[in-house]
Amino acid sequence: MGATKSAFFTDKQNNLANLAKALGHPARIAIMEYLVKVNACVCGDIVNELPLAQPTISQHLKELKQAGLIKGTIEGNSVCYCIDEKAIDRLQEYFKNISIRLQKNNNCC
Amino acid sequence: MGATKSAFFTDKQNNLANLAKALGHPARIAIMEYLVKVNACVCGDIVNELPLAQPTISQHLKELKQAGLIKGTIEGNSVCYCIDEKAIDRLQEYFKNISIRLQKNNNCC
DNA sequence: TTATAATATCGTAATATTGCGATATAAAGA
DNA sequence: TCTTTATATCGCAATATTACGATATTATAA
Repeated sequence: MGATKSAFFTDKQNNLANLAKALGHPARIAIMEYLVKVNACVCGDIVNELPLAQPTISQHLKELKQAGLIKGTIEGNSVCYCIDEKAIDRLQEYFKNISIRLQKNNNCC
Repeated sequence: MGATKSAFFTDKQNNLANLAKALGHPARIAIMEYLVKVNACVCGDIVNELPLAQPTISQHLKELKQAGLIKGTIEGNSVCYCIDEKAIDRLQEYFKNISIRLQKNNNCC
């Protein structure tokens, strides 16, 4: 054993876990925050922004993309990345919902 | 190599990555959703709710607790768990902020 | 005191992630 | 064409996660 038992959970649960997992690394949080900061499609800069080697960043970008958190567009020589708002909105909604439900009836010890 | 280079990132980035990482597993999402559903402190039930062995769930609960997502209170024989609202609020705020900043000026390709 | 019950920890095997050097790929420029 | 630039992929070592049986711990019940 050792592999995650994804099959035992709902698609929604697995999907959300995948989004969260993709954000579960400081380098990927830093990439997201950089994309928010510059507020635009960014080509190339990301490698210069972080203290990690190019292949490592390429891998992190791939994971963010696979989770649906960022989009990448080929622009001639390079690739431009930007945040996919839909994913952010989905996360925001999810936590807002939990927050509301907790406030309604919070009989915690 | 192989270890995450946490030292190269800010405390905020590491902290957020830790929260996200804790939610990056369907079993832990399922635990959180169960706690929201019952809307109360829950003792014991969790093991019966999920298709995982008791030690595995105990471990997942520990990770959620260490990340600050849930609180556990010893109640005689058993332990009662509930969601820590502060963590949820922090996540909600974080994504709301990103969402707002993206909507303001989204020049994405 | 001796069960019983609820939970945690240990130990370990299977698997996944992280990081990067080396190398491939693919477009732009000389 | 040949070189440069930007990015991706391969392959591998180090480390981390996942899962669970066995066992420890701790509190209640008999």
